[in-house]
Order: sequence, then structure tokens, then C-alpha cells
Amino acid sequence: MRRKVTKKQNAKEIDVTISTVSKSLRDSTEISEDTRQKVQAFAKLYNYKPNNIALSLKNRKSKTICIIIPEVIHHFFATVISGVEHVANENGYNVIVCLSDESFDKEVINMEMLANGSIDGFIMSLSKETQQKRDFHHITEVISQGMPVVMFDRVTNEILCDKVIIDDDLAAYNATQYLIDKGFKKIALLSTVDYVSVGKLRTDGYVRALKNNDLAVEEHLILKIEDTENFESPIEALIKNNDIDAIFAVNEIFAVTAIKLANKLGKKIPEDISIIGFTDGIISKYSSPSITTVSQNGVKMGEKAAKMLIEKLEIEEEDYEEQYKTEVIETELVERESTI
Amino acid sequence: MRRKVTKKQNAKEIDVTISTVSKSLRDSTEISEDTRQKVQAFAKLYNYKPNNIALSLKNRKSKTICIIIPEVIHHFFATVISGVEHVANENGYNVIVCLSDESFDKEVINMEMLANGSIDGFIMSLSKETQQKRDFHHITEVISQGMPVVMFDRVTNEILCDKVIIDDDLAAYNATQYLIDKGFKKIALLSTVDYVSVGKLRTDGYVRALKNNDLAVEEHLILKIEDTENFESPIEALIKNNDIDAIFAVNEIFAVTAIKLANKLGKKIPEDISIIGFTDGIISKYSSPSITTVSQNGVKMGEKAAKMLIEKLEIEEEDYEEQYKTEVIETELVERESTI
DNA sequence: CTGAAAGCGCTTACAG
DNA sequence: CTGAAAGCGCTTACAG
Repeated sequence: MRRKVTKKQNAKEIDVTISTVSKSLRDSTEISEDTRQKVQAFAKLYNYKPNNIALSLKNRKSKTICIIIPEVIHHFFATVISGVEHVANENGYNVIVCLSDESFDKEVINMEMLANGSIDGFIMSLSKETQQKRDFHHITEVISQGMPVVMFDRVTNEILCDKVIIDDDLAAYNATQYLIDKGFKKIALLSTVDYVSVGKLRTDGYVRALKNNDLAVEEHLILKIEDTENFESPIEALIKNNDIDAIFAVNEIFAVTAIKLANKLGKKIPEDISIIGFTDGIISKYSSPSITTVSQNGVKMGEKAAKMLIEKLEIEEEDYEEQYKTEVIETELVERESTI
Repeated sequence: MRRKVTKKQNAKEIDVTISTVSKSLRDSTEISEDTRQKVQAFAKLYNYKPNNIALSLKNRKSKTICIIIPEVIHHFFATVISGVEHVANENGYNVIVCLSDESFDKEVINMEMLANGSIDGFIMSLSKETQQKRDFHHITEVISQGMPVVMFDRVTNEILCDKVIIDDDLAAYNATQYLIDKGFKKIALLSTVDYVSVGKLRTDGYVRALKNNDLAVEEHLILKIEDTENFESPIEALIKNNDIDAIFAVNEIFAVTAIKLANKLGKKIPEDISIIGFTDGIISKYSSPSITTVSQNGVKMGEKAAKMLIEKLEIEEEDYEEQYKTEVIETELVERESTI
């Protein structure tokens, strides 16, 4: 087991000081051609690499950013990670991924653990519990210490920082309008509970579309699902007890579940019921029938978020002005087999 | 914008030295009750947190581990991350996630970037390109420097290190045997090209099962798919031109695609063709019909890998003996609707 | 052209 | 009980 070689050993070997080694390795003209070469040869031979930690300490920045997401298993979030990774790596940054598991406490612990030198900034989407509690002290704390934060998707107005979102309300409005244009009148909504910011906004968009088209908003056609485990029976009941002709679901799991349950109840998709989902994930694509959906470009959101964060990080302290942007990423309705 | 408070400021404020502060904060009995309290009160007031980077440099370990995977988008890998995160966090470790994007170069760059103090050890699954090139110098390099590496899923015999795998050959054998037991004789295989280690092993298991049951291994029923984009037409041709009664697919994308194409060709699943997939992902669960599959417990693999790595990391240098284990995680055949 | 010193933020063995 | 010193691995302004 060979230990890593340091500048110190290099210096000893060549019989110069470590300052000389340091300068030689940066190819400073201050140092004679001769020693520079000797030092570099040695470094190459022993495959010398500078110690990142020492550099971080010296430079007071770590060149790594952290992304905190509620879950990796969700395709959308995985997609965002991918976008963040790409632009981070391009700019010489590493990325630490933290999972909050939808828990407030884990979110807080993760942030506190990393906010002390380990990372330069955060990209995050709020956990459900945090949204429910409306307790954002850990985030304001970090921001007040001068560490930039970029929020995406599940954001809050109570925090002032850069944000990357889609227009959830509008996207839902358009999806609903699309169904209305097809002539459907009894359109059910499968949404989440209201404290999930994006669920609420999508519900708003749905309601707005109905109203604008003089359609009644019928409460019994609106399902706000809390539990992510046992949501089958309420959906089944909704389909069974109402003569609906279309469904707008706020995520792809709800959409695909609706398809399964409708089939079970003898209804054909899309002949009897048209369905639109949200998030263009792997399920929507491979389901039979494949699902018409509002595509939320997660990769793009991640890329944008990373760009905004890195931009803030690389701004000179003196040029810094507190100014926050909210970037809205375009969505798109992807038409597939689940709607006629 | 308030800067982070350091021990130095604390020392100045209380008018003691920084050594005293350091000791007080660890509640050393060496220090008088009185100053200890003063220091701690100040620290609390200003929400002092020790700088992780300085600690890392001092202790020569960063308490963070890195997991390198080919893709986050794959549900299986997302699942492994989740397992790694949990046990890492429980043990006070952070995790950096790196994506190789199936590229050899990115894998090398990631490892070199992080191997210099930033992290204490690696958990990794080889990129396709690395498996194809059979160039593992970056890994041996890191290991020879004394940094522990745990490989999972896509591993290689050419590297000596801890490994976490499933018995791909056996799992494939069992899946094939299951189909044979149902009375199927014309069983097609949708696999990857052979250089993907797990694809090769699963192919071996399939072949072994056929042979053991005195069934002919028919080359035209075996499809080794290279391209992850355009694999539909070969699959379609295979289903169309052969009178097959079952399919064993080496991942869930191939399985679900086979279902779609079979449907398109007027074949019913499972009535006309039974299908078994591999990896119990979100697609298998939500597809219609849902897919019988070999479940590969990614969370468990991640947990195990993290445990093995951390164990190595926390071993005292003197107790260290070079000894590597390969842990085999149980798989399970999950029966669903795609087989009769 | 080369080196000694100070410093990034911390810890700990050793003096006093 | 408190502090000065050395050190983790590095950089850079300053002397010589």
C-alpha cells in the first residue's frame, strides 16, 4: 500500500523547499527552468495530485455543491440530478446528493452538516414535511451566512433566493383546456393535498380552466391524495361512482393507476376515458396505453439551477448585489395514446 | 450577510486562546468550569459549527464516500443510492454521487478528481465502456494508494476488492426454469451484448437452464441488444418470425417493450406469450399487464456496499489485513400478470 | 532564483 | 487551568 505523495516529499527529494515546489508545479517563471523540470518530473513519476482538502481550506471554497431532493426514486428528481451533474462537472464542481426522504429533520440535518465549509452552495426542492410545517429557518440561516441557495420545483415564496420552476398553474390549465377542447365535460382531477406547492398550483390551474369554460367545478370529481401508499380505493370509487369522461392526474403514478383501475372496472382508455398525466417519466412512456402528459424538463431544470448557482458562486465579492431571479422552464404537452 | 463565526473570534471575545476554546468545546475537564461555560455560551449564541474542511485536513479523512454509477435515471441505480445514503448518514458519512454516463473517461476523471483527500472511499458500478475496454488502471491506482473500493452489480474479476453482487447466472437460470416448468419450449432471450458483465451472466444462466432441460438453444431466439435507443425493430422481428411462447428479458425496458410490440402484432400477454423481466422497477409494477420479474434488491445492495466500505474505513491501520469479500444478495422471482 | 513566514481552521502533546 | 507550538497540505506576498 503506497501512500499518496505530497509536496513535502517532492521538496525533500529535489532538495528545495516546498514553496519552490509549489511554484514549479504552477510553472511560475519565477523558478529556474532547471528546477522546474526536476520538480515536474518527480511529480509526474509519483503521480502527484494536489490535496483537494488543503486547497479548499486555503481557498475557503470547496468547489462542490449539494443538491437536496426528497427522493431519488422519483424519475423527475433523478432527471434533475443528471442536469445538475453535467453543468457542475463542466465547471469543475463536484456534487453531493442528499435525500431528505420527505422529512423535515433530515433536510435540516443535511444542510447543517454541509454548510460548514464542505460545500459552496445548495440546490434544493422542499420536502413535503417542510412544506407542511412552513418552517424554513434552516434555509434562511444558510442564506444569511452568505451561502447561495437555488430552489427548484417545490419552492416557497417565504424564502428570497434564486428559483427554477415551471408554471404549474398554467401547465395544468392548458392540460385541462386540451381535454375541454376535445369535448369532455366531466373531467376528474387526481391531485395531492394542498400543502404540496405544486399540487396546489396544478389544482388551481384545473379549476381555472373549468371556470373559464363555464363548466361546473364538482367537488366530488376532485381527489386530493395524501397517502402515497393506499390511494387505489378512492380512485377506484371516483371512477366507479361518477360518469366521467376524462381525468387529469397530477403525476404519472396517479395516471397509470387510474388506467389500471379503469381497466379493472371495464372502462377502456382512451375510448371511454381520456387521461392526461404530469411529468414525462419512464412510466408514461412505457405504459400501455402510453400516457399523454405534461412534460417537465427535469434535465433542463437541473442545468439551469446549477448554472444560476455557479454564477452566484463565481461572482466577485465586491460586485455582489442581492438580486434574485425566478426562472420558468417551458413545459410541453406530449400527446400519446391515453387521449383521443 | 453574516460570515460564519470561527474559533478564533470566539477566543478573542472571551479573551482566551484558541486552544482553550477548542478544549472547552469538547468539554475537556482540563478547562475550568467557568471558561468552559463562557466559551460554550458564545458558541451557542453565534451558532458556531466547526469547519468540516479543517477537520478533514487535520484528521486526514473527510467522512464522505463517493458512489459512481453509470446512470441515475435507471431505477435500479437510484435504488442503490438510496441504500447507500441511509447507512452512510447513519454512520455520519456524506455521499457524493458521480455519474459516469457509461463513459470510461468520465469514470476516470471522477475518480482522479476525488481521490485526493476529498473522499475516503468509493462504491462503484462499472460503466459499459470500461467493461468493454477492460481498462481498470484508475481503480487499481486508487486501491494501491490505500483507498478502499467496493464494487457492485457490474464488477470485474480483474480487480481485487470487496464486491456486492447478485448471482445473475443463477437468477436467470431460475427464471428460465420457471418458464420451462410452465411447459414453454420456445423461450426467447432479450439480452445485452456480452461485454456487459451482468448481461453475459444472465445469458449464461438462460442457456444453462435450456440445456439442463434438454431443450435446444436456438441462436435465432437470442437477441443481444447493443443500442439502447433503437432496439424495437429487432425485437419485433423476433416475435413476428418465430413461434415463441415465452420471453426472458434481461431488464425491464426490454420486457415492457416486448409487451408493447407483441400487442401490436396481435399477440396477447400472457395468453399467447409469457414474459419475465429483470429488476423490479417501477415499470414492471405499473405496466399493464404488470411484469413478472427477478427482483434485485437495490436498496439492500447499496446498504451492504456502504456497510462494507465503512467497515474498512474504520478499521485501525495496524489491524488492517488485506482481505476481500464478495457478498451475494438474494434475488427473488416476483410473480405478476405477464406470466400464466 | 530560492526560501522563510504567515495563514486557511482546527487539534493535541507538551510546558508552565 | 491556560497557552505556545507544531502540524494537517497547500499558497503567496515578501525578503534576500
